[in-house]
Amino acid sequence: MVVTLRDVARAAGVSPATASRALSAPDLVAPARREHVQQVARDLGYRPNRAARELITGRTGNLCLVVPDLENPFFAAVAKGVQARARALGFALLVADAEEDPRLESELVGHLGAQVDGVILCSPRMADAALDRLGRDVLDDDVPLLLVNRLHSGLPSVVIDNADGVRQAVTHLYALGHRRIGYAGGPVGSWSDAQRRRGLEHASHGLRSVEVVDLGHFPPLFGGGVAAGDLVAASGVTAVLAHNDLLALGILSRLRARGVRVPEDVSVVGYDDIPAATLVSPALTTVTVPLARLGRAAVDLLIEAGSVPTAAESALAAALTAAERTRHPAPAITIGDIGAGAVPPSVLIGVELVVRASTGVAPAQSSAAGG
Amino acid sequence: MVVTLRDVARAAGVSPATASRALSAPDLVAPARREHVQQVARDLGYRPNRAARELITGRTGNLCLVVPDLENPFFAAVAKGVQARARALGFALLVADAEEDPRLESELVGHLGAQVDGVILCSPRMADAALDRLGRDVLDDDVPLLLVNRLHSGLPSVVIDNADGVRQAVTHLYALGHRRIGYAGGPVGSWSDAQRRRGLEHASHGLRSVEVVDLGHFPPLFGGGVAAGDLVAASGVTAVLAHNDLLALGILSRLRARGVRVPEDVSVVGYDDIPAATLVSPALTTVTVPLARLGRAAVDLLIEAGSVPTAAESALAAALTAAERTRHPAPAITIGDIGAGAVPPSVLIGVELVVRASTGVAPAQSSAAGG
DNA sequence: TCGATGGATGAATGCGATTTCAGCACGGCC
DNA sequence: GGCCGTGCTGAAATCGCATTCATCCATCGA
Repeated sequence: MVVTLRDVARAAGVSPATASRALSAPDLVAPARREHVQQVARDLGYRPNRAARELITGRTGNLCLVVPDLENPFFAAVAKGVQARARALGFALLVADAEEDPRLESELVGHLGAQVDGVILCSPRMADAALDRLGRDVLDDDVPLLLVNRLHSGLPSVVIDNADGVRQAVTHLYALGHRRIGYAGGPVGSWSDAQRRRGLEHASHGLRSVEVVDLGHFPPLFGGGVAAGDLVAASGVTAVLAHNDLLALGILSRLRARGVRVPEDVSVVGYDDIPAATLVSPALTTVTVPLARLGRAAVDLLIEAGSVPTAAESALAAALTAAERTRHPAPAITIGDIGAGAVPPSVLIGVELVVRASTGVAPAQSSAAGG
Repeated sequence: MVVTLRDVARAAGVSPATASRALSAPDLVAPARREHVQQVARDLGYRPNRAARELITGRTGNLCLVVPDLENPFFAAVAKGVQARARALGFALLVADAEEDPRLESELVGHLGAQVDGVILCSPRMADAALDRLGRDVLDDDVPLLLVNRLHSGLPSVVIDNADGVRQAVTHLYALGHRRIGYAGGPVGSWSDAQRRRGLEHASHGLRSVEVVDLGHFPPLFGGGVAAGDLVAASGVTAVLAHNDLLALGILSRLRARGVRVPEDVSVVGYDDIPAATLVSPALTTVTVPLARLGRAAVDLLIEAGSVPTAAESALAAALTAAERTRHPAPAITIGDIGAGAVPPSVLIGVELVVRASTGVAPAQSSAAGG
């Protein structure tokens, strides 16, 4: 029923060894014979058995992506980029949703890591110690692990320039006259949140008489913005920077519900620039992150860092790769050591503030500014 | 370095055969010895080699999901449901993004189908003929193919009750006094669009003096709604039903930009109930589709229809399955033949209209209603 | 007490591809 | 002319596991 390499060999009148070589190491076989075998293979509709190949070569041709929540537009966008690049390079992609659960993350990496050539772990919620363990014990040594949106000593990673993002946002608000600026943070323990807080502090130090009000930690979801919105109203800030867009949208919604006008009374800035940011009114001023590029860069770096041989066995895959590379040339990214003692190569993805309608000049006099 | 079954066998003082049985056919080996082998395997950190197992059993433990666009919240939600159920049943999930390209769809199913135990094809854009070919030529006979959101003779499928959805929507609008109702359709050739048109026609026949105005076909994206919005304004309808929420949101946005008030001047109804539907103002009245359930049902039916033995080899997977089943009991769905000559089992997922702020009573007198 | 029965075990085989290793033919070089 | 390298090819081993088949031993029934 199913045609195997032996069948091809027999039909072509050569040994299985030669047939194998003709297909996967063409220069080892005489041109005429090679062509013939390839033709026969095509005619017979031969499809190499991946399991058999994997058994002996040890490579699966699969990559794996673990995200906290597939439905979150941030991760969906990253996943799309990762998937596209993986396919272009001849890899299939296993996708797993960790449901925001640190333990499930480890478990998934452990399970899936055993059957792939590389793992991309996006925005891991797990603690540093768990991350250490992953690299050391859980994964085979020849399965590279790459982090997205998190920096960890000893692991290659692709991160966005959080500090610069908040700097741009705060500078923008400062220029609009805001002096008391709230920060609605992400979950406790979130690495990117810590990054942004640090960037925020640093940026505000550079600006005269700017006060940053920490509104606390919130789930980075629309629902989290409701609680945050009330705190915004109560805190007397004239502007708020949210950990991400979903949170910002929730704040927007809550403020409107309470009769607080945006941007007349309060300005709101998000982070990520998810599609929904432009769907609301007022459209959200936010820090745009090239998420698809992030995903593509992750795959590229994973392949490179892990020196995973691309499974570009088929001419198709090769062609796709070329096309993909052309359409998406190497992004303008910084490569190198970006702190935290990261020895393996890391890529820093630049971000950009997009000003929309949710930010405006600060109200004339903030009552909370003190008499 | 890596511990194999032989190692376990040697360490436990049994033959590889017994070790194999102790782990994957426990009742064939004496209790004491079984326990011992299992303990040794645990101690040694034995992880069965999937490739070897696959090579001999022919099963991969992987399923595959192909969607037109991972970033589309509709498909993201389905993917999440599929992934969750697949994992609960012990399967890993390969996800592929077909980029709305019918040819790429076929290609992906062909490529990935060779390395999975079953394929779920969601909202295929390809023609019926291509779908036929998939089932016949492209896939191995033992790799079941299941459709989501599309019905096709000879293939099992999970579909949503499109006709009932539009019926509910139209009835709602009728009750609000609307008589001229526009329909902003999905892409040409979209199966679900055809379904909804049919349901629309049928529903409107049952309502006195209702006129349905076909506004044409649009890309089911926010951008498509801009063009559609202008047509809504020009057509003199007092209400519009959009093919999906993204389109509806685009219409909403365009109408606002043109100074048309929603719902005072025009009512808008979406379809799918994506998260963004509640983020906008006015919040979108829409037909809510239980997308995660849709995904779970797809996996269940695929396993069942293809009689794919669940890879619930580990106790963990089994436990997860039980837990998952408990948390998500069998949905209230209709199983059976639902037309189009579908012989394999198909599941029909019920939908429900959720009324929010984008629909209201029809304006007193529509000028387009004629003298 | 002996043969039949059946449960538990081990040796051997095969899944389908890759990859040594050895062999063969040919050509160049001394 | 003989020797050696070079270029191709085929036989066979291998990857790790499941499974068939044969064996063995204990137990039961007569």
